[in-house]
Amino acid sequence: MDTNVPNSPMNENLREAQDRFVAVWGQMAGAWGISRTMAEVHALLYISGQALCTDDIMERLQISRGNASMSLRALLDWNIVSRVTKRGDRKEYFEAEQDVWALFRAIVRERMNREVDPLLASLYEIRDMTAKAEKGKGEDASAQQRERIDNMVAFFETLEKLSQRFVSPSGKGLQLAATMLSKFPDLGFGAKEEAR
Amino acid sequence: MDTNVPNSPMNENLREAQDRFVAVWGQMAGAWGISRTMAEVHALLYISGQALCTDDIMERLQISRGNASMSLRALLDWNIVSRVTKRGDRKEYFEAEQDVWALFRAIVRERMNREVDPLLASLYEIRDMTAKAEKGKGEDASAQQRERIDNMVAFFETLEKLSQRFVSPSGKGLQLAATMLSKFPDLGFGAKEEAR
DNA sequence: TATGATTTTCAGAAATGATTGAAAGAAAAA
DNA sequence: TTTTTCTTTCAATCATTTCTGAAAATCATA
Repeated sequence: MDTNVPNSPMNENLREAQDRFVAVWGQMAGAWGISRTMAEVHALLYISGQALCTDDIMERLQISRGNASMSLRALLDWNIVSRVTKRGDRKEYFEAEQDVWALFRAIVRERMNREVDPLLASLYEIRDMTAKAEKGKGEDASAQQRERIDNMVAFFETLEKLSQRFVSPSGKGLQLAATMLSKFPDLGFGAKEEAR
Repeated sequence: MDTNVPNSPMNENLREAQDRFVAVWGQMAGAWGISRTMAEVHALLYISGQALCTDDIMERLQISRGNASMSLRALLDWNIVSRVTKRGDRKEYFEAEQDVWALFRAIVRERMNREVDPLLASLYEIRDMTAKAEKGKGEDASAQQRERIDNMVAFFETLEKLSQRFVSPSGKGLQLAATMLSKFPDLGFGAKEEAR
């Protein structure tokens, strides 16, 4: 049986543009820390602006059912795609978050949890190990090494705190600030030094 | 012949801490968009705080000469490791940037150049393709699609501008702001909403 | 409960990415 | 120039990740 293809005979240019968007977004997959297909599925859902079912996605991206299923599941885990049910239709449909800033807040949140939090935990342990060494011989080397780790720790703690503000409800305040800051280069933060 | 191993008999705890740091940093490689070995080499140079030669690195990380050479070259390209020559010694030595904020400014600069700039260029083209489609039939779908691309473009343009401030000489202003902001949660940017 | 539509799982296949090691290249010293 | 030391390159190999497809599981409905 034929799968539901919304707005079936799509404008040619439009579809070509979508294909390019999917390809380009797929190339960025590495940057978001996800697989290429996962990024492509997300790109398709985002750019089409519609809820699509697994078969739509398989057909459009020419991927297997297994791949589609796993990619969608992963996107749900990342909270950037959500399930949609249509009454009178047993299939599951999927749609992408359409607010770009919300999308990136979700990505930041997820990556902080998955990558930075465990890193910080390890850094604390490593700092302790180094601190222990300070009792024995080679105290100088130890103290210097601990300082280097401290600098790392301080950086990631700042990143952590900043990201918490970014992903929180008030993150929209930070979003506004970012937009203003990018639009008016003369606002605060040492813009004058830059002008020299 | 034996290669130069500075401070030869290193405190055991110290070395173990270094090894863990190298391992942990290597696992983060994906996050910085570089290969595991590259990250490990960088980690070793950073945590040791010394200039090391290729043989030191090969021996400590148990990697081949070719791998060491290519990883070092890539780190030089990223501007986070620099060459050092020692008078009376023919070998090249390498040392890592020790200022953590400078390190991350370099990473941001590099990733913006390699990833975001080409992405934006493609997005402009894709937007044009979509805009062309607006003349023909299905004008609604086209206009909506163009809007979605515009939102993406606006986001990345903001990111671009922000990063330019961050990596510029006055980036240190932004660094200071970030540190302050993380230390005093009640400063600006809608902190009150957050408190509810 | 039995049926049929839909989704998930996972072992093996395919694709991609990283690493080695030996040979060629480069550059200082003899 | 020749020798010696050190560095780079790259085809072949190895390791890891991703993808497929068919079987098993799930789940609504009759």
